[in-house]
Amino acid sequence: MRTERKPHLIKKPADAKRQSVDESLGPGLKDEATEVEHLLVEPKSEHVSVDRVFCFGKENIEKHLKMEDFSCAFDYGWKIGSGGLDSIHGQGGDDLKLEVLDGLLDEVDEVDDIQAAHDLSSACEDFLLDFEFPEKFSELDCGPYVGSNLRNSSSESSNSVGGMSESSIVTVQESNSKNGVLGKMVNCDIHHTIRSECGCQAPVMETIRPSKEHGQDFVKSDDEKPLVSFIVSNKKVKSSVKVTKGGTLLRQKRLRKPTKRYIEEFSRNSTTSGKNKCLKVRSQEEFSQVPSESQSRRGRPKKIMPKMVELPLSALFSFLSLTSVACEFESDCELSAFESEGECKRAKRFKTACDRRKHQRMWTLAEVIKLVDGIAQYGVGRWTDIKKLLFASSAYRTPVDLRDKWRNLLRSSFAHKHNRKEGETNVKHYVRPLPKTVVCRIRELATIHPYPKARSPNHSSINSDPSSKQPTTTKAAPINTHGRSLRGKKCN
DNA sequence: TTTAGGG
DNA sequence: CCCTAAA
Repeated sequence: MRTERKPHLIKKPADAKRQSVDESLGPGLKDEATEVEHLLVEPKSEHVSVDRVFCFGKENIEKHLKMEDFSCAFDYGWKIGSGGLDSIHGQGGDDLKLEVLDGLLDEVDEVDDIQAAHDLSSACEDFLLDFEFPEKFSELDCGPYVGSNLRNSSSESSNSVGGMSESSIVTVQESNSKNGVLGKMVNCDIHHTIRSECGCQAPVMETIRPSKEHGQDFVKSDDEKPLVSFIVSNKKVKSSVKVTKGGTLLRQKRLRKPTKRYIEEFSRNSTTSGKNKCLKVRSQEEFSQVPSESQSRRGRPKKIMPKMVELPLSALFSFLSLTSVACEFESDCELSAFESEGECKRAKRFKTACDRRKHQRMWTLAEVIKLVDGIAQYGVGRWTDIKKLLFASSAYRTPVDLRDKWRNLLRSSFAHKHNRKEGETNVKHYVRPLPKTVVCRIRELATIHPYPKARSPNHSSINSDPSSKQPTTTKAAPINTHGRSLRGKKCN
């Protein structure tokens, strides 16, 4: 029933533009207006109706809107309050305002959830087309200032990537409104509303919901995306955007929302199932997690980046490195190095191909010491235990990595000893020479826990006393260790 | 699945 | 760091 009436309801405000929906509507419209409000005030229970009222058809919007892009800030919905409709209608018509909506729709379209919007678009088309924003609002942009404010003002998302947070509130203050009647402020709140329609997964639609508290608020909800919380001061926004007379919104810099691929990366890293829902619930925890170690093997330490670029590798490899780095930058910050999704996808393919080999992650001295301690504690060969107990926080260090590192440590350690015997002429060839204390510890452990193959060049201690290792190896099973040693010898 | 060894 | 074989 409500779904039927919505279209009518929506047209009323459209006809009554430049009037306050709350107060200025004609008597005949008032009842319906109140009903609209009622419906809108309870988005959760009535969200279907609300959607039908305020959803935008992408096609329709595109006809009238020219905004190429929309900042990520509005990707997740928006709401205009405190003079919303009034201020919007009170100002001269300006299609620029609609560009904001267009941006929203564009982004939503990327989420592939716009299908239902077409069905409902006709209902609100008139309203939307007549919908006018105040000039000030036309200058709204989510450029770098928005991004910065987003991060700064988001109290709980200081560590979130790109300022993503669950609070999902965008507030745009318009303090310089010309018609001081109503438009003192324009608040854009992003609300995260979970909707369903016809019992199936709800298509993502834009919901504009006037609320009573602050005049009229426009709320756009998005199911699929995490929401953004930030406050944009009008001044900052103005300075970051150029508005031409023709109504073209030029942005000096633009922020991109997390791309699909970005989201997919999260989903892949996340152990939980149900991508979509998890994405919604997923908050800055996971987003903040990504840049660090959740990328596990995919992650390449930033300190290596310049090195990779500088390396005189083949052009292909350089390109791969750059693209890979770029993709990772996309994760770290929202500034994407790619102009288009396709470009990013291409880079992704290269990256995956490049990922065949684990990106080298330099071992820090602390890690080496930790490894040595673990070996001293658990014995050689118990790499899994060492990994679990000492490198639990280092997702990028696998037991095999530990073993390889230990092997290399033994090699370098004895090579070092060898070089020192020869006169230390090649000391400079060691990029990062281990501290003597560590080297000594490695040698001690090498004698205590002989590592078959690695010790072969140092033939002195291989067969010296395999039994001596057992007493010192507290937790390592003697038989096991012995077996490995024998096996290693067998292979030789 | 973990470990050892080779590449 | 990757791959494979062995246990």
